Parts: sequence; structure tokens; C-alpha cells
Amino acid sequence: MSKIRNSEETKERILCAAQSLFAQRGFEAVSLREITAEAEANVAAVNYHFGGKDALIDAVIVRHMMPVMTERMKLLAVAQQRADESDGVIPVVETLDAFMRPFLMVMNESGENKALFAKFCGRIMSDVGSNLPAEAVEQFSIMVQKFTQALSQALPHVGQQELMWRLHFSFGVMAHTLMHGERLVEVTKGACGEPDFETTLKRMIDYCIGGLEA
Amino acid sequence: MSKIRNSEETKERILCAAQSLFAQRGFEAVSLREITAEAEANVAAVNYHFGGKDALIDAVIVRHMMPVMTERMKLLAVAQQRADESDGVIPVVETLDAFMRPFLMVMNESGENKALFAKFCGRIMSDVGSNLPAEAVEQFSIMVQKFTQALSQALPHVGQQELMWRLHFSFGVMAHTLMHGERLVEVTKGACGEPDFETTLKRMIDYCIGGLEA
DNA sequence: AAGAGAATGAAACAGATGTTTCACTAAATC
DNA sequence: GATTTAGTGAAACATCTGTTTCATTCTCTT
Repeated sequence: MSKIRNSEETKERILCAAQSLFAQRGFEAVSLREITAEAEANVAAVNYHFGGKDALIDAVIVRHMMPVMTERMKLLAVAQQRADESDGVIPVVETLDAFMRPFLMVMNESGENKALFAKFCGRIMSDVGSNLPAEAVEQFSIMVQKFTQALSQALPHVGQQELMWRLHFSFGVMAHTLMHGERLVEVTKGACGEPDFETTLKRMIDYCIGGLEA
Repeated sequence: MSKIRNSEETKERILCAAQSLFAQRGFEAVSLREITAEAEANVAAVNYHFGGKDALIDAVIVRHMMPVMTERMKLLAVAQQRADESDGVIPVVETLDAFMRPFLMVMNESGENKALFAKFCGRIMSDVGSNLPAEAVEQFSIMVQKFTQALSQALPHVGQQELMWRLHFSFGVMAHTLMHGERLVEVTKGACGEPDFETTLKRMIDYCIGGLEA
């Protein structure tokens, strides 16, 4: 227990390989043998450590979405604290930042392949139906509620229903950009400028502010 | 040649069944046997008429995306004609309408299962990587160029690069809404209002106008 | 150092997948 | 009406899928 057991390493290697491949080609399209080949592990290891492919998918999702969720809540709490010193209302720009920035942060932490992580996050939001692990669904539901409430206070002239739709649209902006950001570069042959993450974040926030306040 | 041959019927039946199933579960997850079962055709028929599964996917995409593309171009041309009678600049709202409405139109024409068609369109935009049939890619590229140009004239204060990104974001709004519109209803337990297509279109357009003009 | 338990590796499993084959039927052409 | 072609149906094909088995190796505890 005191030392890192070897098994934990291979578990980690499988998770990394799986995430990388899932990001590139989707959950269904990647086989266990491809994953274990890249992870330099045996096919049986997946079933031994996780219980099966579906369980591996859930593990990968939970493993890499949870930090984003908690980071979001943390940033929103900080913004709330800051707002409480004035009128108690969080500016839209800060709410959106709390919502979108965590991807950047976790990405930067995960080093190496940032674009791949972004793609993976976007894929989770688009690819998975209602098959998300229960653990993630609950956390997600709570988060949506918190952020809707914050936006509602900052945008009192926007009706509740309208706001829900606009938040949904903002989700779409983020998901699509994460997954297909590089495609824009391809299509425009680089005329859209270099896809710097911080700049892209600012662009997304500005756009969504415009949409939310419309 | 004068009469509709029987083979064309089964070809059509396969296309319909494939579209329906692809929309619900994605391209990779649906097997040929499921498709031919629903189409009441033989497994060999797919390879005989299309040449294989990949070719079938391409056929389904081309078959149902082309009307949308051409309809978009038509609506934009009409708006251009209308604009030429005044200052020659197409209002943003009309450009966005020309961009998004065709989905509604083709959906309404295709009768029966509108939500399924919407989901399929959204899936094409999200699911497929750069594996789109060449025919569609070219048409798509031309369309993007035309619409960027139209928006550029209406929004001279927005730089070219910025505009490309914002158009990309608008794409995301549409794709995400088409694919996951019903999920919003689930998550909010119906509190977001009933998902009427015309209303949703207006909501999307309003949101995107706000974002584009930000 | 020895033994118990965890982790691995290679092979085999049953099932599903896309594709092909070939005998057969329907339709079009002469 | 006979002949050639287009289209269909059922079965077999090889391959790949996720999963399981079991003997072996490694790691930790005593």
C-alpha cells in the first residue's frame, strides 16, 4: 500500500491510451485490442481492472470530467464571493468564464496533447447519449442548475425558458469548438488565425455573451 | 426506363432505413443486418446497390444533405436579390435564416419523423470527421464562402478572422440543438417549453445574431 | 525464504460484422 | 416466346469484436 503497485501503472496506461483513441475516433469505433496495443498491455487487463469495455468508457469519462466539474463549481463560488462584496450579482462574463475555462486549465495540467483532450471533452458532450455514468449525470445536473441561477440573476430581462435555451446554445458553441476547432483551420486554410487556446476562449465567451444578452 | 424499376424501390427503402438508424445511433454502431432487416431487403443488396457500408453512408449523406445545401444557396440568392433593391447588403437575420431554415423545410417535406431527420443532420455535422464524401465537402466549402461574404458585408466592424470564428460558433449552436434539442427538454423536465421547430429556429437565430454582432 | 494473492500473458471462445459467392427469379430486349 | 441481363435470396466467408480461461509470473506479507 505504501508503494505504487505496478497494476496501478497499467491501469493508468490503459486509461490514457483509451482516452487518446476515444478522442480521435469515438467510443464505439475503437476496439479493446487497439487500446491495449497502445497501452502495451494485455487484452485481458481491461476486463481484469475495469470489468469490460463499457466500464472502461465510464471510467475514462468520470476520470477526466470530474476535475472539470469541480473546477467549474470552484470558479463560480469564487466569483460569487467576489460579487457578494458589491451587489451580489455575478457578471455574465465571469459566469461564462467559470463555465468554459476549466477545460483550459485541466488541459494545461494534462500537458502533452492538449488538442486531444479538448476533442475528447467535446466528444463526451456530443457523442454520448443518455448513457453517461450516473455519477457524472448527477454532478452535471447540479452544475447546470447553479449556472442557470447565476445567469438568471445577471440577466433578469431574459425569461427562464429563454435562458435555458440560450445556455443550451452556449453548450453547443463550446462542444462544437472543442471537437472541430481544428477543422475551421483546415477549411479556411489558416485564414482564421492560429488557434491559441486563450484567444479561442475569449472568442467563445464574447460570442456567448452576445447571444445570452440578445 | 419509363417505369420505376423494382430495384430502385429497394434502393430507396435501404436508404430510408439506414438514415433512420444512423440518426438514432450513429454510423458505426448500426450494422448492415439491422438496416436490411428494417428495409425488408437482403444483406447482399447493400453491396450490390451501393458497393459496401461506407459507400452507403456516403450515399445517405449526399442524398439528404444536398437538398439542404442547394436550398440554402437559393434562399441566400433570394435575399441578395431583395437586398440589391436597397443598399445591397443582406441583413444578418436573413442570412442566418437562409442558413438555418432549410433544415426545417426539408424536414417538413420528409414528413413522418422530423425529429429523426434533425438528429441525423446534426450527427453528420458532429460525427463525421474529414470523411465526408468529396461531393459534399466541395459544396460545403462553397457555401461557407458565400455566407461568410454575406455576413462580412452586413458586419463590417467585425474582422474577417473574428467573423470566421463566429460563423463556426453558429454552426455549433445549430448542430448541438439539432442533435440534443430533446435532451434539454429532459434535463429541464419540460421547463424549457415545448420544442416547436419554428420557435426553436427563431431562438437560434436571435442567439446567433447576438453572438455575431457582439 | 516461502507462500498467498494479485497481476499478466497467450490462447481460445462465442458471437457479430462486412463482404462474397452462387443458384435462382424477375424483367427487359431481341 | 426465347435469351440475355438485372436483381434477389440464403448461405458461407474470413475477420474482428468483447469476453473468458488458465497457466505463469510478479509482488507483497509473514
